[in-house]
Amino acid sequence: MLEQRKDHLEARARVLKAMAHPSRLFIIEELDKEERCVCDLTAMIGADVSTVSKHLSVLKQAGLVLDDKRGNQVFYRLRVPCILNFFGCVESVLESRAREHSAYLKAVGK
Amino acid sequence: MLEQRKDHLEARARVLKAMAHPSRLFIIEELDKEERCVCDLTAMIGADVSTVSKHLSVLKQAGLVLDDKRGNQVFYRLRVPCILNFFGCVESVLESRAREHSAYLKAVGK
DNA sequence: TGGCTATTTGGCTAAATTGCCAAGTAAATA
DNA sequence: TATTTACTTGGCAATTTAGCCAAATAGCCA
Repeated sequence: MLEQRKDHLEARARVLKAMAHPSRLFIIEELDKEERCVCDLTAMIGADVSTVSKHLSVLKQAGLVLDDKRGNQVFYRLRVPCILNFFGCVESVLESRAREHSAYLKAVGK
Repeated sequence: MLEQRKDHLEARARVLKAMAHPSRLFIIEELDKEERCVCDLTAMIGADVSTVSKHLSVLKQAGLVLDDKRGNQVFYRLRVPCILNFFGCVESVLESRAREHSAYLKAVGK
């Protein structure tokens, strides 16, 4: 595999990896609606603040969100607005699986 | 967070996680061009066959690929054709980061 | 049948991830 | 200044992941 292609694949993989966690997907969906401070997100997710803060730093590190400190709160927002359209395909994977699974159940007679 | 929403986020996260590895992204790109047997992919990636086989089983488990045994070879293909368009957004994240980084370097005078 | 070739699986170790608590920093307010 | 609120960071234990080798399975062919 060419070195350049490898670098590119690694860059893409890092972005996907940053998104590949339920709480981080939740954050992305919420930030798509409006910017939020850490405290809001923490309340919605229901985990420790430190945990949410670390999730946010993963997203920031990957270039998915931007932060903005105002007073003693830190507000996060999406850096790239397209992220949610992005999920059309993930959905079709899930639907394809669901269809196949129910066809299977039918075939087995359940 | 509602239980149903949580389940949905977990399902999406599983798909993304399966994609979030350079070798697996490589496999997805190659399978988008044409179906391939494990031996082809192994030669292209340059890792142990067992490693490639495990990557393929991750993709299969996530519902991203289908396998088809013919003779003593197993051919894999994408289950969902949209996966590559899917990357438009990942690219824009990467480009956004690159732009910002070079603006930073310019500001610092490098 | 015996020996190839292709693939998967088990087992192991090293490394990364997750989540909590505790401690530290920074801004607002009493 | 002392306290409170908001957030980040360090550190730890439990879990998961990645990659290799070795062994097992399955299909082909001499």
